[in-house]
Amino acid sequence: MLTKSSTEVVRQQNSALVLSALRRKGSLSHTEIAEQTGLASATISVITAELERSGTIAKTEQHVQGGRGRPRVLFAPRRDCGYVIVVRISSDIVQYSLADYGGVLLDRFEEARSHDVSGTAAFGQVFVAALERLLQRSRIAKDRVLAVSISSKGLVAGDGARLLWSPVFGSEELDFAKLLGQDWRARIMLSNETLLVAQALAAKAEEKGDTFKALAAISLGHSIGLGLARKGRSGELDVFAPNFGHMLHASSAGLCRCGSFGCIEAAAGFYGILRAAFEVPSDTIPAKFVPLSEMDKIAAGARQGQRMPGYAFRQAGIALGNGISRLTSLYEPMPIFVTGQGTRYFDLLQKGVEEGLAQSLQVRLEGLPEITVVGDEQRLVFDGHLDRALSAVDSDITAAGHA
Amino acid sequence: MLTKSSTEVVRQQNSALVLSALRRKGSLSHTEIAEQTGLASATISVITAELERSGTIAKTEQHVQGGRGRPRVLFAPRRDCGYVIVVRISSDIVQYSLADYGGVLLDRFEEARSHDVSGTAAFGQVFVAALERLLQRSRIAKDRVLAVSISSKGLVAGDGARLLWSPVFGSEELDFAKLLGQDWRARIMLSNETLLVAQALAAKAEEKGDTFKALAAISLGHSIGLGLARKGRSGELDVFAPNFGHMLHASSAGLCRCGSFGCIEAAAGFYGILRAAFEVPSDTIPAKFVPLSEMDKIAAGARQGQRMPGYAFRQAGIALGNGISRLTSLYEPMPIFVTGQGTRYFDLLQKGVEEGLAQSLQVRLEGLPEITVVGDEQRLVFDGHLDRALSAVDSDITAAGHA
DNA sequence: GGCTTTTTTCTCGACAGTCGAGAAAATAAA
DNA sequence: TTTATTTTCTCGACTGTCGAGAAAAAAGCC
Repeated sequence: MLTKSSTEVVRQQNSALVLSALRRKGSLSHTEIAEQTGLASATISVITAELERSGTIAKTEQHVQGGRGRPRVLFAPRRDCGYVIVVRISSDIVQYSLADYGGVLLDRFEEARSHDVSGTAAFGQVFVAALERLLQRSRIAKDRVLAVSISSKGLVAGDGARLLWSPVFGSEELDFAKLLGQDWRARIMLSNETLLVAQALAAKAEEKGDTFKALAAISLGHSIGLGLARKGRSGELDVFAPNFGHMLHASSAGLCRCGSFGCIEAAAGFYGILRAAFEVPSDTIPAKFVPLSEMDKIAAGARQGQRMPGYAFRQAGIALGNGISRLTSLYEPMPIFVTGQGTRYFDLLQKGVEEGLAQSLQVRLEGLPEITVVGDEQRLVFDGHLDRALSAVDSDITAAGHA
Repeated sequence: MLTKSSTEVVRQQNSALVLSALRRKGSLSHTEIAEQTGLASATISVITAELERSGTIAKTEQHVQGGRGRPRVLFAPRRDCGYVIVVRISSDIVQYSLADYGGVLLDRFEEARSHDVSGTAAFGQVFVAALERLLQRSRIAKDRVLAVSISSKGLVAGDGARLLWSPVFGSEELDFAKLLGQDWRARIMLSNETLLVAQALAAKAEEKGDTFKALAAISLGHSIGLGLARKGRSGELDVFAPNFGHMLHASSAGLCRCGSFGCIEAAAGFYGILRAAFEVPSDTIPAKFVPLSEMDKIAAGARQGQRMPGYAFRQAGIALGNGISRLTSLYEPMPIFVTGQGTRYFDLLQKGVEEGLAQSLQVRLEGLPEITVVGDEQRLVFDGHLDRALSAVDSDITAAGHA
């Protein structure tokens, strides 16, 4: 069902437009905003005045200009308009970061995840305490935090902030919205890690002016993650993380640590490669953790032409290739970006990937998708966090309007 | 990138809202429109006046009412506002239908597809001639046709009206927009057949007030089709047909008639079941056509407990189940509706389907998706055609506005 | 039949939003 | 100090939605 529209919606949309332009470019003058948004000058005046009054943006004093005529005055988001907390949960550490509304990192610390204290309840307490500490260190009141953006590997519920399955907690559900409860008025967001990579890549592509309809990020490591960014009909970006690592590949891939048989991860995750390389029976319960040095050894063997290591990487590549072919079958052909620790073995995977891709009609008709390896996954994840959290905050602000 | 909004967009959106309400319910009074759309009475007056002036809707004379007070006057789409042509291309027959703007069928004829005259060029001529004939029979001018909606099984380009691959023409591309060229001002639409089933089912669900986020239609027959209907964030319906039948299942499924190995269709399409039942080597070139009576025999054998026929249906079910599990992994859990001639064997497929589904983590976490068999596929396809074509026409009308 | 009641539709003025044009502001160049 | 140039701001026009009440049209009542 369509929904009714009104002048208020128009204002909201155009305010959001101005704010997002300002966020992308950092700071813009009145005329630049008009250029960017396509809105009339008069409209810009009204909207900037309102955003300024509500304390969301401010005129900056710097009048950098050479030409003659009245100097441009720049608008920029007010950095002290609010704050954002970013939490990256990985298998061994949890990283807490505090950034301001301008996206500037203010503080950061990490805590090792003690593996003996397991269970979601215990983690919940540690988590809440860490957030409090982060605020105290910078002397920021809790209600000035506009969003808390959390990421983990695993399966995240599409709607709220519930972690359904993760390598860290298994299928013990963890509801962050409930965890922070009434105490925080901030918007609580939980995202799959690779979703954030896709978000960051999409944002960069838009910034560069690259046009794309869809894009996928695949993270290779102990587990396999997928993030998808697609543009809707009206050009708005939809970023989400369907279940890829635990999508069924082939039952021959063996037992996965999620308990199912034949997941992509069971063939292409580190433990899957390890298992295949050492010819361990494929129904063996997978290793909890594979040190990178171990993987490097297998890779070295494969590069020297040893049979089983080579075979293991090739099988992993085929699993990925098949998975990508299914992805492009069910969505559409799109460029693929590969990140994560596993990319250091991409030379070994590549042939298998292409082999796995070539089997499908889609690929035969449309050609191989473009696959690019991108480094610095952690940076991309953090950028994605900020992009996602701040756009959410922006839309909260424009939705609230003058209420 | 967001796009700028204005009062014109508001009007367009609200006009579309009124028109779609009118289309759904057939005819509504002023007050009923206000109820349905949530718009103010005054707004309804303005919008209906404009649509009436442009000849899109009209007041009907019938004042069916018992109560007292001023009688309601009903608005309805003007049936003679324009016409829509629907073409269903199937492997043996092409059906041409003419309907008016009210969705009422005016004329219909079918032409057998002569299998000796193959090739897209020849078909193109026959096709164009048939359209002309359809118009002549009802004495309707070509420029009064607002949309031509064509359906075929196979792979359709997401953008235009290009048939990329079909069981009928193979990978010889067929561009209907180009075929009809400048002669027709109508909007040319090409859809996968199963997409239209999904469209019709989604429309029916909306009508019934059922709430759903997504829904899939799967058509079983000689080939396997998929249609997906999903609601976007703002509640608008997106219906599309990703490649499912030729998505990779497992290379053990054997040679598919598309030329690839291991497509779902190669296991679950009629020819795949036939091949498995008769233990034909799986790299045999598939049968072009399998009579239903032949399938019935195999099914009878399976129901009597014969080994290979039972095995064939079970393998087909597993292929479907695996495919559906991959679909719900990469999208989200959603109800599945099964149509097509193959549904008469669904009892034989079901166990395999459930087995194929149960292998995946997604299903273990969220449970088996609801699978419903629905009959009368042809009717659903036609309903989907009308729904899709007429909504497209409606949005063309509201977009044109008072230009 | 004429008046009242009831229900629906239409109309008017208020309000919100965008836009184009031109006024006002602010600086560099002459 | 004046002029030219560029940017920002302001005003009136236009379009759109909304609420309230007027007008219309039929049924009920006397």
